[in-house]
Parts: sequence; C-alpha cells; structure tokens
Amino acid sequence: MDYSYDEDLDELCPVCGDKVSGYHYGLLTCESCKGFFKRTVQNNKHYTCTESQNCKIDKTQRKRCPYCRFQKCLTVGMRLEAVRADRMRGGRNKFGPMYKRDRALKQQKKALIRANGFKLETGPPMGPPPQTDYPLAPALHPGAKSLAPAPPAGPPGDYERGPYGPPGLPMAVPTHGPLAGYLYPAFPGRAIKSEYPEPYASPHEPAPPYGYPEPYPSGPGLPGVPELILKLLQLEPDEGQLKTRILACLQEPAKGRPDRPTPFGLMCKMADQTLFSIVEWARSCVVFKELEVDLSTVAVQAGSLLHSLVLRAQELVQQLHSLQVDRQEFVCLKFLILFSLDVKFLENHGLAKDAQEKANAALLEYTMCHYPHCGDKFRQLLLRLAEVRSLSMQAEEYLYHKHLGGEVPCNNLLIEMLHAKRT
DNA sequence: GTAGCCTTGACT
DNA sequence: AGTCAAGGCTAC
Repeated sequence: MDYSYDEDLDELCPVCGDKVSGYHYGLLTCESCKGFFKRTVQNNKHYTCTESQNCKIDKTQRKRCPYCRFQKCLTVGMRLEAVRADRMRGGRNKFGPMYKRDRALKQQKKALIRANGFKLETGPPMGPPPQTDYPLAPALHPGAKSLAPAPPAGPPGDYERGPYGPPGLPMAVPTHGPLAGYLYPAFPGRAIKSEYPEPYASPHEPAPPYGYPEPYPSGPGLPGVPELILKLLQLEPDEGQLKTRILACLQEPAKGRPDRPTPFGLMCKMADQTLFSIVEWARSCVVFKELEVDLSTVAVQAGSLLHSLVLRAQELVQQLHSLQVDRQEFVCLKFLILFSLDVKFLENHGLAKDAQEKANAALLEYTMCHYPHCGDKFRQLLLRLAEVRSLSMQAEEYLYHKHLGGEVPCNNLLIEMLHAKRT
C-alpha cells in the first residue's frame, strides 16, 4: 500500500491506541479494530460486560472486553452503516469525500501548527471520540482527541442501520451536524453511488440575533478597528483623573478614625474608588445605559418577571435550535458553565481557568473543524452562553424573592444552593 | 475470536 | 494504472 497520507498514519487508533492502518468505517483506526468492528456488525454479535461497562480499552487489553471495545468503537465514531449488508467487496462508499475532507483538514491543521509553533488538540476525524475511561472532558485529556457524546447508556439493540442512526448513539444526537449525513434511511443494497446527503453540506446559518454591526465594519477613524471598539475607547475614563481622585481619597482622614490607616484599609479605599469608577463607566457605556432595570419591580411584579423569564428562556431555546448545537458543543458549553470563575472560596483558580481556556480552545477548534462554512458558530455559541448566565442570574434573583416571601418549599436543594451562594 | 495480510473494485 | 477502503482468508 502506498499511503498518500503518511503523516496521518503516525496517529493512534482512537479505540485502542494501536497504529492506524487507514480509514475504516468512518475514521482512522488500526487493522484489528477494523476487523473487530466488521465481525461484530456483520455477525450481529452482542456482548456483555462482566465489569461496570467502562473497561479500559488499549492495545494490550482490547481483547478482554468486547462489549466495551464495541461501545468505544461507536463512541469514537465508527459507522455501522459503513459495514456493507451485501458484503460486496472493493469499490468505494459514500465516505470517500468525507475521508478526503478529513485529510485536507488534518493537513491544514498541521500547517497551522507548524506556522504557529504550537500544537492544538487534534480533533477526531469526524464524529465524536473519547469515552468512559477518561475521567474528564476529553478535550482536557492529553491523549484524547476531542469532545464526545455521552456513551450509550445501555447495550446496543441490534445493529440495524435504521433512520435513527446507530444504536450506540444517544437519541439526543441531533439530526444535523456532522452526524446528520450518515443517518440515512434503510440500508442500501449497494451503497456505492453517493445518493446520500453530503455530510458537511450547508448547515443552517442563522442570522445574528443581536444588533451588533456585522461583521464589525471598520469605523471611519482607525482603519481595521471595529466601530464598537472605537466607541468603547471613547468611553474610557481619563486615567490621570482617576489617579488624582484615588490619591485624594487616600489622603483624606477616615471619619472617626484618627489613627494612621493600615495598608489593608488603604487597599479597601483604592478598591472602593476603582469600583466607583467602574460603575460610572458602566452607566455611560453603550448598550448598557439603555438597559432598563427597576429592582423594585422585581419584588412587586414577580409574576410578570417570571413571565419574562419564561419568554427569554423560550427564545434562548429557539436560538439554540436554530444554531443547531450538536452534542459535542453542548457538553463543551456545559463544561464552560461549570468552570465559570465567579465561584467564591475557590482555591485553585488556576486550574479552573486552565480548564475553561482549554474548553474554549476545544470548542473553537471543534466548530472550525466541523462547521468550517459556519465560521461564526463559535461566537454565536458564546453569545448564547452569556444569555444563559444572564438568565440564570435573573432566575436566581426571582427565586430569592420568592424565597423571602416564603413561597418556596423548604428543604429544597435549590434554596440550599441559593443560600450557599449568597453567604 | 483475533489480527495481519490478501483480494476486490469504484473512483481518480 | 494507481489508490484505498471495503470484505475475505487463515495462522494463531
């Protein structure tokens, strides 16, 4: 065999870590996992796991638990539908263009890495990888390739290549995104001609939901600097004035405290003044100053607040739908929320920050890799994330008011968490 | 049953 | 004619 993608062959099989021998059933795998997958699907084999269905699969232990091995095959993205029902040999299948595209992407990525002098986490060929034996999100696992859907909860049914996709994939997998093209109807007799949808063909690209200039046209002042940034620059407080104000404040004797201020006291004063300046800035900030918030209505009009929360939540769901968030993106977003840094008493902020950065990088890479024609997707996802945060904060406020009014059932975990957060 | 090697055949 | 991802064969 003369591989024109030698570099890819340096890669390891995503199932067992053995040497990759080429593309098999949807992705680059080793010869043994190729054979194992083929035997399993062709003979409609059903295995059981004697452990807890999360056996480690590597080159030396792959024979131990065929159940977990097959689960891993599915999880990393091997395609049941690539195993031919008619056992016809030779020829090409519909995955040809996908393999080609994947190679091109890998090449691009390698070029990028060479150019930048650093290595991004490599995404899987297509489809979702890692699995249960990784304790953390795969993107954060050094050996892992990218984000994966949760492994299937139960044993696979049988390996019908029905319209709802491989049984190993959770039902929640959307019928769009990188998997969509493969979930085709009844198994074709001779699936050679590509009558199936191109996997990467034109996913829906929603219009930007917010009225931001799109895509940030350059202002008349500085070429190449987006208008929004120019506006923000104009709003920046005068640093000299701020310093003078802080100094004056520090020299002011504290009321009722004639003794010399402690360094900590001075720092508090500085922080106070800095915060004051930030609030001033926020009040004059574009968009922010147009926001209408009346906190008294929070208490008075709790009913309408709830209504507006529900409306906003519905809108958010609608937006997420039109964005066609896939499972990989979903887990990444969830992880990002988990690692939000506004947690009090967090000792190892560095770890959380690192995790967040890695998840961000992974999401960016994933969206670039899988939705290259939808270059905006990463940004759109982060915007939705901001909305989720905003909504949750408002919901928290609402809940707290209800709680103060005695309207929330006691011994409620929600309230316990609310208290924990507010103490 | 596993896995390395062989054969096949649509596609380029 | 070459490529390469399918299925097949077979020693272990």
